Amino acid sequence: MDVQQTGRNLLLEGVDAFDPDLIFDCGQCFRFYKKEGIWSGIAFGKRLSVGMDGDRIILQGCTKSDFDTLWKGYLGLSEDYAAIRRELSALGDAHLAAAMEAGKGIRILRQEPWEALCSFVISQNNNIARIRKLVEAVCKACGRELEGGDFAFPGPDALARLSEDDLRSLGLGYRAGYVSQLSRSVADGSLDLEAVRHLPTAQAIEALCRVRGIGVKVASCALLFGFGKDDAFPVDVWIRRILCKYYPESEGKSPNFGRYAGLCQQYLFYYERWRGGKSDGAAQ
DNA sequence: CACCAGGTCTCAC
DNA sequence: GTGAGACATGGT
Repeated sequence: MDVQQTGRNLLLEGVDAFDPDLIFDCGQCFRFYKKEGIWSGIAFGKRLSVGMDGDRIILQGCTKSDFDTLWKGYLGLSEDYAAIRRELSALGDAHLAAAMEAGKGIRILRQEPWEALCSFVISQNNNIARIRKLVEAVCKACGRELEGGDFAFPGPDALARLSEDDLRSLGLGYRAGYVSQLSRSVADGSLDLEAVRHLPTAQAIEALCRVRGIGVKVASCALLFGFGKDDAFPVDVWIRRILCKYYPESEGKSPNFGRYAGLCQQYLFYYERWRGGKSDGAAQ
């Protein structure tokens, strides 16, 4: 990958298989929006805008140093996806191979653990459009204000200062209690996310599931998208359907996709929805 | 105006 | 251990 600075922008050349439309609109993050062909959103308390010019990636308003320390990892550009795809090809799974080809440009974002965990608690039994709104409402309510009227995702301590009723009035509904309790557990140290990060995936899921409102699916999403647990394999209604349809021999259990199971999950999920011709238009 | 949303909890069988 | 219902709310 070749990185060059041009004014306020960073130009990345020689990156294979990177498609912002697939990356930001496949339900792994909730704070990026597409406007005039450019995906823009907030993470790490900073705004990032991602556009493409042919197969070059344009990062707007991004310094070289922020790229090196934050965005390179965030965007999945520290991983060798070509090598990963080769490894997945070696599984000899024809359906996965087709899904992988269709969703080639997908990357797993490496989001911040707390934000991912909290966001996926909010996501349960909710649609993407509303999840986005609720996350923004939470940020506005107690996130640090940034330049340009943006708000950072609030830390657990800031969220813990709100009452459950405050959260309910933001529209969180019955999830208000979950978010409130979760925030307090993390703020007071009884749930140590850094410790969770060091656990093997199965144990990390167990640890997170002790919190009320966090089940296996939410825990798996948080671990995959926020804790760098590439082998986490979130099973939702879509994946359940896919497993029954294409992997009947595994009888409802997850096939062994190995250490990159989470990426497989994203390929399979995207492929099924894309083929079903169902796009939820969340990208506006 | 119903029905649903990338679930989770609870309480029966 | 498996399986319905309830749960808050707003999008479509």
